[in-house]
Order: sequence, then C-alpha cells, then structure tokens
Amino acid sequence: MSISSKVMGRLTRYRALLTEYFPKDKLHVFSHELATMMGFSASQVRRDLMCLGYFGVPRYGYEVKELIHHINDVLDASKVHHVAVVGAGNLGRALMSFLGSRRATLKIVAAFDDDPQLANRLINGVPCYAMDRAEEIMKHQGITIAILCVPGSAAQRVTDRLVIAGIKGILNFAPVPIRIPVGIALEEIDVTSALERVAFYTTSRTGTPKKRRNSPQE
Amino acid sequence: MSISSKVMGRLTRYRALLTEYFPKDKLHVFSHELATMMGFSASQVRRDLMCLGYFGVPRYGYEVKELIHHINDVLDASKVHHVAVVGAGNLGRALMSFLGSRRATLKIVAAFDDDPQLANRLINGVPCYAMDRAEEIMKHQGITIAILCVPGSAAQRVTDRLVIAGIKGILNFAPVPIRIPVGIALEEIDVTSALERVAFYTTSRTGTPKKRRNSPQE
DNA sequence: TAGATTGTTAATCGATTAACAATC
DNA sequence: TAGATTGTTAATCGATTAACAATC
Repeated sequence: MSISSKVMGRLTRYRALLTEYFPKDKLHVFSHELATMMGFSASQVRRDLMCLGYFGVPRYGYEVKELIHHINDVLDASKVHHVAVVGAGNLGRALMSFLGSRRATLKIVAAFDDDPQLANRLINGVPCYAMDRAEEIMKHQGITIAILCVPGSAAQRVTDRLVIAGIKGILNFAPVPIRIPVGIALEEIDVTSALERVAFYTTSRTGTPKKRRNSPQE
Repeated sequence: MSISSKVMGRLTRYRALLTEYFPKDKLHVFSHELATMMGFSASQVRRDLMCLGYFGVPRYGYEVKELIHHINDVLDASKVHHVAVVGAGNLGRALMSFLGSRRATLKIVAAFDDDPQLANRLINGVPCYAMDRAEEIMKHQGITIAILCVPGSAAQRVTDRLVIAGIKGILNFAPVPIRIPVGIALEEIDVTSALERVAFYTTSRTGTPKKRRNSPQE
C-alpha cells in the first residue's frame, strides 16, 4: 500500500511541527493534540500515522522522538537532494534564502537565469549561471530538482529545457500549468490563485473555505 | 449549490490561462483543449464550467470572452480587496512585488513588520508600518486580507493580533498551521512541505505524485 | 477497576471519470 | 447527413469521519 500525496504532505507537516514548534519537554503526544495543533481530526491523524509501522500506546499516546524517527524513515529523509532555483528574480531569490536554511537534505546548490546581469554571480551564497549552461551544471552538480520561478510566458519553454537536461522533479511557482513527461514529479503552487481563493471566501457568506480552524479560545 | 474551494481554485486558473496565456486570435475553446493545457480531464473542465450559468455549443465549444466574463461574475471579480503583507522579510517583499502587479482588484496597500528598521519606509512603493499599528491602519485603509510571511515561531501570535484587528481572510506562508476563529477565510501554502513532496516522488519509484502531465510531444 | 486512547473497520462524504442522449 | 462536442447523470474512486473492540 503506497502512500498518497495527501498523506505524504501531512507527514512532512507533522514532522515540522514536532521538530521545530513542539515543547522540548513533552515526550509524548496524543492524536487529539496533534489534531488540534494541525487543524485536523484525531481520526485523520491516527489514520495517517498507521502507515509508519510505529504504534502508539493507549493512554500514553505516541513517543515524539519515535514519531519523528519513523516519519524520517518513511520519507527517506536521509537522502540528499541537490536543488536548483530556475529564475533568479525577486521570488526566486526569496525562496533561495527561505528554503536554503530549512532542511539540510534539500540543498540549493545553483541558480539559473536568462538575465546576463545575474549570471556568474553569487546570490545568497549560491552561484548563478546562464540558463544555457543548465544541462552541464546539472550533470556536474547532480541536480535532480528544480524550483521554477520564471514568468508564465517562459515557463513551458524553460521546463522543456530542464526536461532535456534530465530533471527529476519540479516545484512550479510560475502562474501557468506546465506539461512534463510522465515519470517526473511535479507540484504546482499558484500564489495568485490562492490569494483569489481567500478573497472569494472573504466576501461570500455562503461558501465554506477548504480549511477552517476552531478559535484558540474555545 | 455553492461552489467548492477546489472548483473555485480551478476557475481562477482557467481565467488566468485564458486572459494571459491564450492566443488572442482564438475566439472559441473546446473543453478538451482547456483540459490539455491545464492537465485536467475534459469531463472535469465541463463539470467545472457547469456552475457558470453559461453554456457552450456542441461542435463550437465555449466563447473565450464569455467564459472569462462569466468566471469574473461568479468570482465577484469587480470587488476590490485591500491586502496587507505581514512580515516584510525576503519572502514578504518578494510576494509584494510578485502579487502587486497581478490582479488590479487585489491591492497590496500596506506592509507590517516588527523590525523597526523596516517600519515607516516605502517597500516596493508600499508603506511599511510597525506591527502595533496594525489595527489602526487596517481600519483606516479598509484592509480585509493579510498575507502572513512571518517566522513560524511568531505566526500564531501575529495571527491573534490580526484577528483582533478584524481581519477577514489570511493567506498563510508561515511554515506552521495557524488557528483562527470560524468565519475567517484561510489558505495555507507550505513551501517546504511542497518541496519535500517533490523530493519524495523524485526518489521513489512506487508512489504516484498528485499531478502528472502528458508529454507535450504525444 | 474505570476511563482514556489506540488501531482498524465500516460508513459517509465528496470529487473525478465514464457514458451517453441531445445538439449543432 | 455524419461526426464531434456539449450538459448531465450515474458509476467509480479516494479521502475523511465515526464507531468500537482492544488495551493500557
């Protein structure tokens, strides 16, 4: 039974919560505690944790340390990935500094940009290369993942080049969907669309947003 | 029959595609064309468009202009929203410049930050204020939506302040879930989690990523 | 023991896809 | 007309929730 993308995403968030934002002196955690913190139901938390091969104890809950350990195991967290930011504009540079420090196994080792002003410079300590050196540098540095931050008009063209250069996974921030061959992993984050969704539910009184959290005070 | 968040999100993306990345001389579009461009199925496109109250014509497809018009209608696109970026670090500033130009009705009119270095300055042409003036400025400027880009450790505290100040919708980029009272719209974008999802499917040969696109050449 | 929490199954819910008559 | 595409229904699929026996 393979793990769905939804479960995957939640596992990474349980881990982030437990490793970074959880009281260091709490050694155990109940499913309903995780649920409240994440805004999920306790049932869902328990179901997600089923796939870990680690089991909690009734009345004591889950050992935080074990939980983290087993999530790391399932997510194969020890594997190091070399990542390139493609498109070193405002968003690309911000993501470089934001993601650069977050997970040690996801290393941003290069940036690519068409703008000759940016090429051959260090940006946030990361070397930036001209786009047409992508294949060469990717091979040389063992880059398998690209964070795509180019304008929508360039997205498909640049994607096609990355595919030819042998990319294995793409995180797409460009505001258009991109097409890739099967076998390459793709996640798309459409920031504009997300903001529009918020705006829609801010106005309407009828609709229900995807996520609703209970008030902290209740 | 109210529109689900999923359909909502896809409608905004159809609109973006049609208004910005669609050949200007093509006046009609078939459901299967939209499907290919977006990476959805034709069935799904037709089902999504059902809620518009506008109908295509067999063999001619949908009029692009009408489609955009009716999506605007359903999404209430004429309503102007005033937006604040909360946390004017790298990511916040990048989002200001990225989103500032995208949709005229979503106006970024202020930024807030705890850092006194940033307060009382113009950032990308947008005035930045100290966090403790949030309530005052939000009232004065009619700000209803916040884009939250503060560190995870500050996210809940800042959120609580925004709620007190009367925020109506939040787009959360902080890497932790936040809790809010019911009645406030919330979308969360966890960039780290998204990158980890890509990394996971880049390695594994068994799992299936959420989205797969056909190769452009087939 | 009594009570709380677990893992897991079954029930529910919602979203996607397939199918097809209607239509141009 | 013949063939392609539509809107819509029914079928399928997958994800979430509820329920509860087992257990500490």
